[in-house]
Amino acid sequence: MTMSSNSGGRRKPPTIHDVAREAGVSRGTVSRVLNGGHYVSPAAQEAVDAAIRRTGYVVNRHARSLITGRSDSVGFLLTEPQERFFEDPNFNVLLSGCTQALAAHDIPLLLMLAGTKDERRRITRYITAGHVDGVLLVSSHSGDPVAEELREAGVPLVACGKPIGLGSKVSYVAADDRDGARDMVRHLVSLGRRRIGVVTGPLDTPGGVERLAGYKEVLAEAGVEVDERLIVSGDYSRASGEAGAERLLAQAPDMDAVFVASDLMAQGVLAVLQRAGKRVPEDIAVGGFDDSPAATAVTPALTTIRQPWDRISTEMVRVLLAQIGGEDPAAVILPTEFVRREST
Amino acid sequence: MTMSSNSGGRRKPPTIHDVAREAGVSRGTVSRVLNGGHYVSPAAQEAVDAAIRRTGYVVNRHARSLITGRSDSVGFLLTEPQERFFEDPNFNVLLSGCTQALAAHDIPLLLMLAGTKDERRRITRYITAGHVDGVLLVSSHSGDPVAEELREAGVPLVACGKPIGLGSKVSYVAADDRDGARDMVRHLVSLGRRRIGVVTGPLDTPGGVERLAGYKEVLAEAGVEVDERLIVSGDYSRASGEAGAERLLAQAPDMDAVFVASDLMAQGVLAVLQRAGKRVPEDIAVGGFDDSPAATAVTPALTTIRQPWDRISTEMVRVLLAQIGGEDPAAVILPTEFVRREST
DNA sequence: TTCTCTACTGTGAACGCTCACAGAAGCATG
DNA sequence: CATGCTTCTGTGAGCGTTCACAGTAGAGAA
Repeated sequence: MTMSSNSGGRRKPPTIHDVAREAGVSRGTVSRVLNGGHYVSPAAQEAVDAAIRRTGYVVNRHARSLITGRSDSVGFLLTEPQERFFEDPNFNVLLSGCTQALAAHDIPLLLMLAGTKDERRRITRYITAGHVDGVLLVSSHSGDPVAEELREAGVPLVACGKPIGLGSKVSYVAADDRDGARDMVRHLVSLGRRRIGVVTGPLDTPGGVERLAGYKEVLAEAGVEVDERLIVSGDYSRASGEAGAERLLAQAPDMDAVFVASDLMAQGVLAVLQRAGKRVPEDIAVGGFDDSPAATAVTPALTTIRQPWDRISTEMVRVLLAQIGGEDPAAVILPTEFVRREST
Repeated sequence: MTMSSNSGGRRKPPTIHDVAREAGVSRGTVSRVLNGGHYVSPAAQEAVDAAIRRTGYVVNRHARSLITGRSDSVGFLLTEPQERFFEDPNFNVLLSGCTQALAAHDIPLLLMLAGTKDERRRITRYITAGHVDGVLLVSSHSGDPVAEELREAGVPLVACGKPIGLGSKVSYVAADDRDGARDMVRHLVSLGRRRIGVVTGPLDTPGGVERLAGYKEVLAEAGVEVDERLIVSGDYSRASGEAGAERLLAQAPDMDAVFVASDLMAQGVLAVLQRAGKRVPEDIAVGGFDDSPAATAVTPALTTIRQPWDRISTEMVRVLLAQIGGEDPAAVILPTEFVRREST
């Protein structure tokens, strides 16, 4: 009479009705068991549990979502070509941090890639159709139309890093880039260095802008003149670090320290300096940023600024869930940490 | 009277009803417009289009899915720690290939990570609850419980690479690893090499097993004795390639060629050989596998076996969609391509 | 004219679930 | 014994959509 688990076959899955009949209770009671079990007698609870096990029932989330208006899942949206992120160690930490933080609430995370314009359209539609309750946005560059669109559609949204183009109406969580940069440059100054170069990040990203700002602020405080020949830009890649270092050596041969806005770029910088016969840190002190695995993989190990990626991810999730719960957008800025190693 | 696009606010989104009223037609007509526009008069079509634009309507996919039983999205499931994949260039090709192939059908792809046991439970529940129509599974290792679970639940499933543990009831798309390995080893033999070493992949993966099998087959054909000292295993990582090469050099100093089951490992092998003062290819010819970016990034450029990742992804999508459409599971094996470069 | 066919439109009835409400049962209190 | 309170249970309505079906109008054929 009872049918065994419908292995293989493609028959209709059991509904809450089937479970109710099997357990000898009503739909309502089954639903209550499913949603926390309040106001359910022990006997009913047990009968329902057994019936669920016997029928192999799983709730149909479409039906549930239709009425609750919730999907109980959140999206992790990348609006740039994936490779950029996948090769970034910080990204992996961020992603697994978010996954874990959400896991505590039993919420699955869906990674959505929207590298092309076409993809963005499709994904935006998917999101606004209510398939996720909120979005964790990782898109470093400014002028991202997706963020604006989602915000307009009223989708709860938390960005990683301050979105440049948007107003203050969108939540974000960011490390205190400027303060981190200040710590590093202040450290270099305290070592007696005065011809301090900088390889910035892309200047259309908040990180790029802020870290450069911190650099300039400290020089101003210290009464050191800002020399444009000591400032070059990169794109956070190792290769751009090499290019930047070569440019700096050519433009300012008397450079005695360099602040590099990412460890990956610093890796490239170190390679070029060593090739050029410069001793690190004796001739040129090198400061990185991120405290990524690259920082310790390299010789000499990098003095760097640790970004609190673990806290960033948990904060992003916290703010997003709060916003889904109806709270207003919020900005969270987290402190960075100075890590002294051998390169300075 | 008409309300402007509800920017910012959190009010109820418009339903198909609102659109129908706005356009002066019935729900049915709006629905027909939404689903291809057959049996709709030009006048109605236009009125509905206008109404949709005016109200900013987007279909509620939960409601649609509830009745159609479809979610019009597919999942891309990783059942292993993410890092393994993210740092693998093949993986990126595969992922974007699938995304593109699905885009042609206007189907969004959801990347789901299930590295931990807990995650796996959550994701399995999510999938079986009908949130995706099918799953593209990437899990190289055998004995993956998720695949079995999904298959039992009747979820359309296509694996990348032959799943070892499972029966023939699950679809998969794979490159012809054995044949590719045969091509490479035959090439080495044709160069006159007889002491041919091999660094295999993990032997609990189909790739690891098959490539080793191809190696042994060719040696048997060529009448060359299989020497266990010439066989070591790696895990596809660069580091394991280095370790493997060191072991081989120690165990079989007379080795005159080595077939390495991945380009990344081959990179490590090359480094060790050069450090040991061996000339490649003069002293030792090196053959890789994958034709990944690493193959050309290295000196000398690697002779290798190209895996047809672009075709693999399109085939995976094709098979999955067919299966969602009701067809039976299928296995697809794609030919590899021999690429001659400077390392042999 | 009358009939058939095609192109189009509107209307219930689902889909599987949750929610609000009404009611029953048990128990203590007045 | 009625009253109120708490705990538990069942029922109907409805979420927003598609689908099947019935129906209308107009064109062409008999």
